[in-house]
Amino acid sequence: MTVRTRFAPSPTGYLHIGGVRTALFNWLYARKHGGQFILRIDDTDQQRNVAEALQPILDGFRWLGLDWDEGAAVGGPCGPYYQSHKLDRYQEAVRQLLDKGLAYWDYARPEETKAEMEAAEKEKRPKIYSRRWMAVTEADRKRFEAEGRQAAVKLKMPREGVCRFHDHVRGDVEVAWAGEQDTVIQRSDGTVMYNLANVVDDFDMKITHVIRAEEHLSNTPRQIFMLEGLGYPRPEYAHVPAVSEPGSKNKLSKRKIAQYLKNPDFKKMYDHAKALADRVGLTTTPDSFNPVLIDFYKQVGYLPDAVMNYLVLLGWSLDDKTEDFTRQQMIDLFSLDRVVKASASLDVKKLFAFQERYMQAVPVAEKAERALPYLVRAGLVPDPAPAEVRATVGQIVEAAGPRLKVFGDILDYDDFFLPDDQLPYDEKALDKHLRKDPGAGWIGDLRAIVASAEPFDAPTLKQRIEEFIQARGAKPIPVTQTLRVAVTGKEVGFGVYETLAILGRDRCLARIDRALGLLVK
RNA sequence: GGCCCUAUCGUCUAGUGGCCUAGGACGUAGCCCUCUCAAGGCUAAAACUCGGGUUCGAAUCCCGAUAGGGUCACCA
Repeated sequence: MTVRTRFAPSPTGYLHIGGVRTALFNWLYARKHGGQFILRIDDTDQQRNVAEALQPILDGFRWLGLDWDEGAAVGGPCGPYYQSHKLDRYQEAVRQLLDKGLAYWDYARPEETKAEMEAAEKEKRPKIYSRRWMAVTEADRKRFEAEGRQAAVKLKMPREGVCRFHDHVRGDVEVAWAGEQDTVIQRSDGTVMYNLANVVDDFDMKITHVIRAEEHLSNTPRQIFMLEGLGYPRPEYAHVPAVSEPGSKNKLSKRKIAQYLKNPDFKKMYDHAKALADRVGLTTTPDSFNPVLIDFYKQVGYLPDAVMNYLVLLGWSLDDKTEDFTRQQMIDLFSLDRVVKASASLDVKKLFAFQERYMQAVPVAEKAERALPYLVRAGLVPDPAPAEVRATVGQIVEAAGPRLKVFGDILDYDDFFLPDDQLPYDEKALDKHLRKDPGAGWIGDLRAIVASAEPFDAPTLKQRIEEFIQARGAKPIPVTQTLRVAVTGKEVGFGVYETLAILGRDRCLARIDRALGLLVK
């Protein structure tokens, strides 16, 4: 039997990182077993524009490289893959359940149901519906309807016995049927609810392994009740732990971003990203720019492989030391029985550590290519970037080395693309390194070295300036810092000799002269 | 509140009765390297929720407590 797994997002306009983790497990399991991964759209309750709200989700999946064999945008033999297109099919299933006496028409008014549940809560009883407005006969239906009531269809859950099922993560699970609520499966307007649609779809799409978040564990008995009533085979289940918020075990939520930002590590990572986003003109509302959403990492310039590698370890491990996995290794080594049972908190610092490591392995040319769009969007380089600009970007990327942690970090080196007469200078740095000695006394000679070094490359500059340092009996740091501030306006950056070389002699001299001009306030 | 689930360093985790003086990773601290900033190297601090059992022996098995989480919608 071919393994078939699925992920069923509802088109909300964003892709939650916890959802991605669950999707990843499904994808890995399908790929490992040579099966199919299906992307189905749970839009039973959607009034919004599905196509529009779906786009970011599909884009996210494509960016991550989680390809799907059937489903949204690609179709397949078990469609439709949109729940909103299957109402007739679902209603037929509801009818079957009704015919078999496994479901019933219920005429309770919402406020009546609510009152019962509140009473149960108060008396510390299980919240089980009394079936007081259940229509048993056709006469009951007429009577209730004469009262102006509307009917929903509810499941007639067993009131005794236990439901048993095996779960690949939890082991054998047992729950008493008596504790299961008579869930609504069809609303009074005729549309159906998630639980019913889910069961029907999993059957129609021949899903063999239902791998989903732990929060669905409690849905499982009623789904089993339905699928058995409908005569469907039971899929295998694996309920994976939820991804929880930083520093707690609460479910991760994009709405709680303000709270997460109180965590210093989280805030630091966010602020770094936000600064980049602002430079390239991205909107940074919590709905669009949020570390809980996968798009955030895409926008800032993370590597999908790094994100995937971090995510696969959120609730799964291979052994006591292996942490780095290529896609293929993940596929080969993943197994459900090594999924952890406890929920795992999102740790953006660790995610960032994976990003750093993966980034270091990216060849310079590729880094430059992928960093370039950030410069374009920031308006620092023209759109089809000329060859010499691309070459400069390559040199910067090379010189920056491990300092470039996400592609957006290229903006840290924006000063290379600024006209020399617009370069901002850090006043404090000017005070410290150029307005007073020893820097003030050196800069003239340093300028002369820059003017005369031949060839004008990093090794030559290094040699000449080291000679200068030696001749003066100076410490290297103040000298290089003086030079650095004079040509970049800042105290930090990558190697000063590389900086000079990339800038070229003319620009270096122009900048030094401009700095000298700024010394007199 | 009912039902269900979970419980090892701050965080992600290894651990399935003796290999545990509890291992790895991120983070943190210190040192080294170094033209600043990074990166890199080395070192360190850091955990079995508690209480009872079972056993020669328990992080590992059992019971209880505690804590946290999920769920109980005409949401998905």
